[in-house]
Amino acid sequence: MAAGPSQDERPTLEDVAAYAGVSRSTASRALNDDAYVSSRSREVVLAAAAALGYSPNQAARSLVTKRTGAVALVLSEPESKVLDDPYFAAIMHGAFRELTAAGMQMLLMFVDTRDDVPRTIRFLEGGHVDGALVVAPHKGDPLPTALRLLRLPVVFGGRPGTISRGIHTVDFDNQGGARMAVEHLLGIGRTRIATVTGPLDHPAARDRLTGWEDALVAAGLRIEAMSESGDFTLEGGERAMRCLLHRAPDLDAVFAASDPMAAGAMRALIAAGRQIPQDVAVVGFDDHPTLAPAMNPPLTSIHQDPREQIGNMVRTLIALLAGDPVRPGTKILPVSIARRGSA
Amino acid sequence: MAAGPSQDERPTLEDVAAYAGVSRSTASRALNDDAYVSSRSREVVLAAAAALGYSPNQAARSLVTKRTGAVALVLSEPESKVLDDPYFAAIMHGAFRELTAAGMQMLLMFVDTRDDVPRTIRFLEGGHVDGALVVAPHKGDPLPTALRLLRLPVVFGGRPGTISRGIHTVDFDNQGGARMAVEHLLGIGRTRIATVTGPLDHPAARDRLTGWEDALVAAGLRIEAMSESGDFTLEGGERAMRCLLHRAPDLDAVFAASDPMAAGAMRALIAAGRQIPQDVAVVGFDDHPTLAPAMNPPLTSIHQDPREQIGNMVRTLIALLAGDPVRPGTKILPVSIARRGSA
DNA sequence: GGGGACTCTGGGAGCGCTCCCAGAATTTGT
DNA sequence: ACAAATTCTGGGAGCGCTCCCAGAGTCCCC
Repeated sequence: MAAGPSQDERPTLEDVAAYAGVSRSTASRALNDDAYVSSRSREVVLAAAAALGYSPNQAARSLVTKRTGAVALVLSEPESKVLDDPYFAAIMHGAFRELTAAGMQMLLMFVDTRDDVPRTIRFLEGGHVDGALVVAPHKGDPLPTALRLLRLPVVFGGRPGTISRGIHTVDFDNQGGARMAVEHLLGIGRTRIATVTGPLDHPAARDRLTGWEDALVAAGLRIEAMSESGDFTLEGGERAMRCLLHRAPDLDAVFAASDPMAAGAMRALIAAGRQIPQDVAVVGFDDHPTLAPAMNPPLTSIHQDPREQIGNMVRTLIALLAGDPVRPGTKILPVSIARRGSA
Repeated sequence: MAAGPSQDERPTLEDVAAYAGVSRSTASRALNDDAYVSSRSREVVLAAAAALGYSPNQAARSLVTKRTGAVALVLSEPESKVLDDPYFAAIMHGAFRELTAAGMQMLLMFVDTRDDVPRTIRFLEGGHVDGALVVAPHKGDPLPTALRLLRLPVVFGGRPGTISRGIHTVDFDNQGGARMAVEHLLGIGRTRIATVTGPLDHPAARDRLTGWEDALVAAGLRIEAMSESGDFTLEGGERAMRCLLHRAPDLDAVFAASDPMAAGAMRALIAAGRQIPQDVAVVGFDDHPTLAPAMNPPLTSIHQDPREQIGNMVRTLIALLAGDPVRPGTKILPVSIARRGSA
């Protein structure tokens, strides 16, 4: 009751080697399809591994390779945001798919408040993961700065508001998207186009405001008193829309920098007796997959593909991990417009 | 240039011990606050660890303890579902919080199609995690059956349609919630209450249908020709509602087994010229945080708290991991009704 | 005061793997 | 034909940690 791969224990490399009649070294080489293994040995080892149901012990492997085979996906946004916005679900899902295809595991971490930062940093520098994907840091988020000090490969999603030199970033063309929204509204004959902005400490919100401004200025139209800040929420959008209606009762279109804010704006417009889109046309941003089509009328919105973003991020990180020299910088992804009934 | 914790490398336990002037064993004991360490040694070791910025090598630790300190969260639902439904985001977030508090890491895995099952099983039995939380398996999902063969502690969220003997499950009171919805509609004087069901291979959808039936039968009201299957989507709900209006034009209320279906139903009702809630009252299920309040009128819906569910699941898993004898079975969590304008 | 308990410590072994190195087997070149 | 390269193999070391064990020190109670 002593020899052989015992019944209850998981077989080790040594067991596989013994079963195959080769040494541990040869078995290891065969399994990692390293150079210098005879095809006969390789075959016999692979057969042994299959017969015993062998799967390598990841802990033992990392101990010597100093690689964990895992990557952290860090979502740095307040809880409410992460929960409501399907963007994050799409990011998680896409990251999982891409990482799995590359044979890596995905560890998920949320950073809701500043209090979570030290713990996250400690974990990240604890050597549990080979690299990190960090999504949506807003201005003043201490995470990017702290991460720069770590010697851990990191790729950011969404331009961090703070320093951005020497870091890898994949972002959407927020400014271009906002311009696209305004140009669409101009195209359907609107000339008094207001905007409900996101919180302006958020780089994306800022860029969307800039895009709106640029397009209106280029068209020679008025921007004064035509913008009001929401906070990316329905209630914020509703409140902002009421302000705008008060300040500019003659407005004939509104660009909301997020879909929930667009929904709030629509509510305020209906309450004020305006018809959508006849009296006031509405365009949102993000193309919220559940919300935008469910609105009445369905919401026209700027569409961005989170999968493309996370795919780019993962590929960049994997290149970094492989030691390929990747030039730091920001990659900007294009957006499109999803036309529905509201504009 | 040889001795001491070298500048670039991460310090090891040996380094900490040397710095503190104790043995590796004592350092280990102090750090794991094990029994039998003098308070002086503990202090000096902790100080050394802090000074050197020591953090233990998880791989080395797992190698000997045969524990990884990580748990897999497995979401077994088709991609579209996971992406649109904030329920899953809440589950992930809640799981992360609870696991972090227990000092564990969370590995996230998605199982979209049957093809993903073997890979998932292989991973789970590969010893990468200490246990698994598996959410929302539907009837015929091969995952639960396959997992039973593994000697890996698993806790399910949402009753799997297949065998449920000997497994740990935490579910919501779907039947009770549906009953609650119907009773609310009865309470506001409705008597011809239709339902739009989810796909009936889904245990939750089935339970919600049963609850609706029970409540109507108990009230002595008609159920014939008053139910129609959607598929948990907006379009399905819209189509089902049109059928119901055709079959039972005199209906005065509808209970939809999900919020997107409720949104679809509302669209069909408005298209048919019915006023909500005057002509037809609408109740949804899930209390979708973005969708329900954004509807016009805002949607009354059955509320369930995903955090409570995942919290229960994590606590059960941790007890299992600790070797506490937990009786297998299903824990049913209560739901409530969120009253808004639609009913 | 002496024996039996506790409290604390350090060294050794070993978890399962990969890498290095020396040597055996095989091929190639002249 | 023999030397030199090349292919392949097995053993040893060691990654950083925890656990076991033996032993030293300390306390207490009869």
